Amino acid sequence: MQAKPDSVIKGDCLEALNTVADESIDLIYLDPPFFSQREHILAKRDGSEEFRFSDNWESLNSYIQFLNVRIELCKKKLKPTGSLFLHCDRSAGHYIKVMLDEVLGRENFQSEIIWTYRRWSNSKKGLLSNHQTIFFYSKSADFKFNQIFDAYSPSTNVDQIMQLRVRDFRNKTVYQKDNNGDSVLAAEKKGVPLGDVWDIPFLNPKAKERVSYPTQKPILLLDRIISLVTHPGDIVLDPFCGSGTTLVAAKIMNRSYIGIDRSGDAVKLSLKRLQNPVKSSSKLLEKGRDSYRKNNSEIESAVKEVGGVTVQRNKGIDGLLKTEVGMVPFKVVLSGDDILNHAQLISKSSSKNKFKKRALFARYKVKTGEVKKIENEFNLIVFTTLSELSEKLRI
Amino acid sequence: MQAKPDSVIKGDCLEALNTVADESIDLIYLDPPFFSQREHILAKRDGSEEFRFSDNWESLNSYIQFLNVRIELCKKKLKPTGSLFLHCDRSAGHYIKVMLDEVLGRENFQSEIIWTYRRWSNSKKGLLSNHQTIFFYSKSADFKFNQIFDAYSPSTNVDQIMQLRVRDFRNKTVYQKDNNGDSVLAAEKKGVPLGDVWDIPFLNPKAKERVSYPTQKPILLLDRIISLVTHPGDIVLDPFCGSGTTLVAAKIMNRSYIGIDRSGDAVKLSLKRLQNPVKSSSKLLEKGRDSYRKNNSEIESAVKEVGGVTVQRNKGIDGLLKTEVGMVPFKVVLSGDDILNHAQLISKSSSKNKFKKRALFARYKVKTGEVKKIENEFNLIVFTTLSELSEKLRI
DNA sequence: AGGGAGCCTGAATCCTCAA
DNA sequence: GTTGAGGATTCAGGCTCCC
Repeated sequence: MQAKPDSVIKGDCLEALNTVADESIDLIYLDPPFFSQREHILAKRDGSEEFRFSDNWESLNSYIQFLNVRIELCKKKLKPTGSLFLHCDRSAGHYIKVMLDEVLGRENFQSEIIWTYRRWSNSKKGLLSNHQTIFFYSKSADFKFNQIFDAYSPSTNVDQIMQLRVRDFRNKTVYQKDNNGDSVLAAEKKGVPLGDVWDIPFLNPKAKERVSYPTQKPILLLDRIISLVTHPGDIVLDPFCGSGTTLVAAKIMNRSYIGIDRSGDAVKLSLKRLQNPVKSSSKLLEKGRDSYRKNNSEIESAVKEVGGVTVQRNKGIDGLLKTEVGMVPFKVVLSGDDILNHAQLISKSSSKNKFKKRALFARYKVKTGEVKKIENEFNLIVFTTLSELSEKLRI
Repeated sequence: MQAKPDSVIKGDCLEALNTVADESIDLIYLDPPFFSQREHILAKRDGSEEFRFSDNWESLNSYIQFLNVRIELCKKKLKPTGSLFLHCDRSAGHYIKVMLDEVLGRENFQSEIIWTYRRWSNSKKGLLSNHQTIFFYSKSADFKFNQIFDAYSPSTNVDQIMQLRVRDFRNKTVYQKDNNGDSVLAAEKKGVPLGDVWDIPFLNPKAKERVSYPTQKPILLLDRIISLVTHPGDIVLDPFCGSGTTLVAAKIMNRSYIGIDRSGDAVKLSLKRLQNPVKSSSKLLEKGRDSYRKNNSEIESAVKEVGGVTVQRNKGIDGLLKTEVGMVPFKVVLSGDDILNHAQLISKSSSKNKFKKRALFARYKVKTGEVKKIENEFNLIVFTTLSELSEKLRI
């Protein structure tokens, strides 16, 4: 029996992979259990349904052995020009890499991709872990690869990227000149080749894309992997397809796909998602994290000067200050700003009366009469120094 | 013989470490050769001198063995509350980690720190590697650790930061309410705990901090490591001290230090740097990479729309376009902008007549008369579509 | 074919010059 | 004199080319 393209198979990939033709796959993406030694459960918001899978193992050895035999099979299924991406984290990543080197060959190791994201912090001793690792191997030196370009760093100057350079008699690099003494310009510039550290937002717990499957990966991540090493019409295989993100991404990008999962629930969910493949978008994904940045450097340094915490996403609040009466939100008023307008903004912000006190941090000398008026009318504190603030708080 | 604090010892650390008292060190930072299988050479700017070290090995096994015996020694020298940081890259990092787990205990592995940076690129098949790895192990569960806080992500909103949260009956997180149904505010917020992906600028080739030693690390990186796990007065040990960056950072932060290196040149250089410890500062370090960013999202999306490359560091140029006559710089004119002013800016940019043609990309309907006038006066092309640009270029 | 020499590149600094 | 815009320069990874 032969696995059809664009299908999702229920079963352990150790058996299911035998139904896939040898040397027929362009990209294999594996997102196996990470050796977290725990059960993963995620319930739908309304509690109606829950998905779970077990990530408990007898030993590290048995886990690596489990992967080993499956990777050997995967290797067989890859075209000579194909690539394999394995997603893991620090739980067992290094042992996996040593095994991959053995099975796929150290010379075929292309990249250690770091997927980094911001997520909710849990205060613990040590560094907050906010990355996972993806190992990128090709089957041979002659693998398919589509160069992707990123923007230049903002600190790069045009002259430098546009002008061709040569070496002078002292072997120093200098700008090339033509016979007239004019600079020689580059014919084409596309940007910087994509690096191996990818800052891609973690799937927000509330994102529409979410289907309540534990360890669901953002489509954007799969998107990038698929476009790096495949062309339209190529076949993508995911032996641990889970909620089917890889398959959905492949379908959206006009690639064929084969998904495999041991769990019947996972297969059902994948098939359901594939009927209506959606890629969620958000301001964060489209415009980038910096589009949320509101404060300019003058405001930020004012916040820092008084030891405050910077707040970006609220029109009325520039920072938070720790005081005797708890955290106090404040807005910075620069010379030239309309102080009345600022008073209104901070008063309206966080409407639900969450804060006992709010403050305006004036960076210039405000007239005493105006201070009094604003403080009364808006129930605010206007301050220019920290001691002034704490004095006014004490009253 | 006993190694004195604040000293630099010439010799292989395998022997030199024996002069260090057992359980006396708070932090060991190791930056050994990475198994790059090549010689690292760097000459001084004036060519007067050169520093080199060899990173050639018989086999991966002999390299790991070399490290193994030295790490065992290091472990002995660490205080029970001490930590060890090992710097490496993907050449052998995964094999090192497996060995470290064995020597220091998997339970004492704290973090895989990713040091990421931007650097020169090179057109190659595959992803541009722009990270190195630092493994962070403690000697015991009871290790010294100073929590460091980062700024909140710009997309974080105040309500999230300030309101306490609890888990509801389904174990989902919800905002905590008091008896009146009002939100309960957090007492103090310092920011997000520092993560394990560190974006720290690579030591720039032009930086004054450079001392012409190959593979020199930025002081800022060591700064962060030292402040994470030591207090003033503690002892920092670097068994592969090279140019002495670790020792300089330790000295600046009032920690004691012991450096070891096989090369007499390295020891001499370290001692010299320690006489006058300097930490370089720059606009990038102080204000951040975004301080170079000039274009807003409206301009950037205009540049993207015509397939251009964004330019940030030039007042007169917003982007570059590939055309039949080579790359053409252009500036975006939004409705409401002063088009004459923009024409002046782009004309003045890159003064030395480097570009054959410059253009203004008008995002609104400019009067035909005004277009003619600007094109003649400033020798510019004004366009609203790509086809208009290429048509005008053909003439 | 194998190894070494040299080429290409852009980040971020230093430096220069103009306002 | 001071500020800041932008032009010039160095470094090292990975490639290409040449013997």
